[in-house]
Amino acid sequence: MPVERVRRRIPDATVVRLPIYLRILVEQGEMEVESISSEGLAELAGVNAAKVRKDLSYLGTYGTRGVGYEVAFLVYQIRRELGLTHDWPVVIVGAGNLGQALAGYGGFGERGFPVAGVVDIEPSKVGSVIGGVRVRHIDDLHQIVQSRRVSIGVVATPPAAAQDAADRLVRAGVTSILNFAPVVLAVPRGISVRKVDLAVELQILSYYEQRRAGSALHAVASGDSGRGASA
Amino acid sequence: MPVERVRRRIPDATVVRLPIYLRILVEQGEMEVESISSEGLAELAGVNAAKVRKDLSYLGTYGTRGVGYEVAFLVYQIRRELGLTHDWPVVIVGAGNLGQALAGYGGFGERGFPVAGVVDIEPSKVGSVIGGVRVRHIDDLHQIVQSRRVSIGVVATPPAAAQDAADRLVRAGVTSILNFAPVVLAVPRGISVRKVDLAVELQILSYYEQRRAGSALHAVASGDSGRGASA
DNA sequence: CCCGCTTTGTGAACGTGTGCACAACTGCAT
DNA sequence: ATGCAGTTGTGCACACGTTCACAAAGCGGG
Repeated sequence: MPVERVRRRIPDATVVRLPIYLRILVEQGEMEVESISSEGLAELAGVNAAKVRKDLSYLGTYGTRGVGYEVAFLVYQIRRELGLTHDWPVVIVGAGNLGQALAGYGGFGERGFPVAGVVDIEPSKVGSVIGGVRVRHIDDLHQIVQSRRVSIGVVATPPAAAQDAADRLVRAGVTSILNFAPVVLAVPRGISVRKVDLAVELQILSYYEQRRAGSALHAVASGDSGRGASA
Repeated sequence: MPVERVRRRIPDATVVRLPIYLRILVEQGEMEVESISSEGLAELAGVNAAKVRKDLSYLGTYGTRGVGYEVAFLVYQIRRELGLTHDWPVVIVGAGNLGQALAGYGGFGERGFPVAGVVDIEPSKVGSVIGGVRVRHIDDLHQIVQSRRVSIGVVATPPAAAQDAADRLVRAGVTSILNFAPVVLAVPRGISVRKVDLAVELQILSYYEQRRAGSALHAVASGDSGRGASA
């Protein structure tokens, strides 16, 4: 889908891979690795070395021929490009199974997405504390979003409530939504939505699984955000 | 990535969309809708009508010109193609926050992926019951996989344990893995892996969010399995 | 200072996916 | 019967993404 450029445009496919390179580079940095080649990074990311080079070339020309890329510098550049130079607080709508797990999962905060709040429409859920955050009523959404300057919302409600949750998030001022409910959300123009549907992922696996039964073994099922690896 | 065909090959991009059409069609069926046009289905799925028609044409020529598609028949055909004519029991490795949420989330079983077992390496977690399933020790993995004929495994462990979990799943006989840990799994040829990385999804949103700050509003962030909608 | 080794950055070929536009076909009304 | 409105199925052109292959460039040794 078309995306307006600010300066130079980065292809969507590359944007999806940059966070993966970033995680690996951060890990390597923690292991005191100072420099890495496109081949080395490609190996760790499970992709082709040429792709790594082309992806990184969209950021600018930050490698050194004959040597490779300086890990710390590359981490900085990718962070910068992804807008990860500051934290992005998120608000979670829905304090059910998944909402609780997400709030309790420390990985978000560590990676720059602290949970600014968890809200639910059900009064009986309000007040309990999960992952160090007290669940508040959905009517407080606007206040949370405004006071904490939240621009990303997570929809973790049952399917029937998801569109309402999205509408409320948008009205509260959120401009990006990560949707875990198995429904296609309708949102105004200019609002970004990404969907993660667990059952869909399993169904995709089912397809290749079933196919395997009928024929020879084979590599598989890449796709997109779901990395398809088969080493 | 290349996928061997058994009969006629379905493009990867289409395989990713079929489960979405399927969910919508099932819903429509429950609402007593008997027939639907490519335009109607496209609207509900948030995609282009021509794409719907092309996608469905890979299944065979099941529409009726001037009328549309018979919902029940299409549901049957998509199920058939995706290998959803029978249940696919899954085993979850890791009974932490996420593993518990997944096991407790009814959506899996309903959609044909009953949880055959949850295992953890930590003895203290073994024995507790979540989502009606008792957590067992990871040493029982082989037995669970074999006795319940499980071919899909879910990795919901901390990153450091994920590769070991994957190795054990493969050794136990699983041939498809859904990986929630933020690491690239190395698996033998012939094993399908799909990855869902929550932090990566947020980082992708961050990119478009940041970009928005510098320029005009715009549509966004499709990508792949993550539906990008902006109505 | 030059030579050979290594690795980047990218032009170009190729493959996959998307969307338009329209012919082919269906069903209904007259 | 015939015509008309509706909708599918698909050829084609284009956009996007991937990979190869190689020139350009840095580095170290002698």
